[in-house]
Amino acid sequence: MTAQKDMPDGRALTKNETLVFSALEAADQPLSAYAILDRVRDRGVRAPVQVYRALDRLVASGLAHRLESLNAFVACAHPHCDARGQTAFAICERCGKVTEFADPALDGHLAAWADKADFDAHSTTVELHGLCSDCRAT
Amino acid sequence: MTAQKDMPDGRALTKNETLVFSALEAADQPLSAYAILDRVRDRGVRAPVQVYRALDRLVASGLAHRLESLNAFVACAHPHCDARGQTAFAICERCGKVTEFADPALDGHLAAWADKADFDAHSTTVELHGLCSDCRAT
DNA sequence: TGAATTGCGTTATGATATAACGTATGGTAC
DNA sequence: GTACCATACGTTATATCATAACGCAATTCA
Ligand SMILES: [Zn+2]
Ligand SMILES: [Zn+2]
Ligand SMILES: [Zn+2]
Ligand SMILES: [Zn+2]
Repeated sequence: MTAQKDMPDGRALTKNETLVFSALEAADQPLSAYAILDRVRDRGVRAPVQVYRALDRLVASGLAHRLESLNAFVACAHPHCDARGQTAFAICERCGKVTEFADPALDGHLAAWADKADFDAHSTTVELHGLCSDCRAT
Repeated sequence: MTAQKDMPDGRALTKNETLVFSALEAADQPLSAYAILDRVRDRGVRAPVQVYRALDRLVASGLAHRLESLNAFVACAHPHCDARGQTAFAICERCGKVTEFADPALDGHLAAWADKADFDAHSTTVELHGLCSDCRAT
């Protein structure tokens, strides 16, 4: 009995949102929209646009994140993030594993720069590419 | 008489590299590869792949940068960056203007996180979206 | 009940990026 | 000089990522 997942505003996930989110949760790597589609086709989702619509809502709610440098998506690793992009990602170039992390000091630095430059930041993208701990070792 | 541009290793830009780089320099916004193609077609560049090949080399050398969150490219705003992605970008959602900045403290924080997580970072992407100083005012 | 809202399904298309192949050119070994 | 190599270029085709435009179904609420 998996717990019923809800959006942060309390409403339950729709059918397509549930299918897409489950696919992301089950994956050990980021998935492209089309890779998600492959995994939910047999549950009745036929077209890319249905996946993208579900992803739009999941990302907006913070239940999933888009990795801009991969054009791919991951389930949020935390109870829930908001959608402001305050989390950063470390992406392994070898095994594909993604580590999501929040670093308040980092946010502080970005906020300080924005303040000094009179830039009103709405969202931030921080993505590191490299080798994860496991892959460095080998 | 514009100065002849060179790669950081000293060699001169090739014909296609020059055309693509000039298009980026002339633009006041990031350009997609296809937008670049539109601007160099009349100089003999016919196909997307020619633009992508020139971009690959310009980005690898640090003369241009790829904005992951836009799938677009800009000329480097500095004398020259290396290709390690140590610069960050503030992107205005209203006017499209991009400000490239380097913040050693930011790099320091990312390096510290990577060290702690035993992650070997090869490159970093940092992109802020929001409103530039001019666009906030209006 | 009937209008508004939201999600779904279908078809078609647009936008971004690369594969696979051959040709041209300039440098270097002999 | 010529055989060889490495690098850039050109052409065609194709792969991958994302959205437009339309109508239908279910829910909410006046
Ligand atoms: Zn998250
Ligand atoms: Zn790894
Ligand atoms: Zn730069
Ligand atoms: Zn602006």
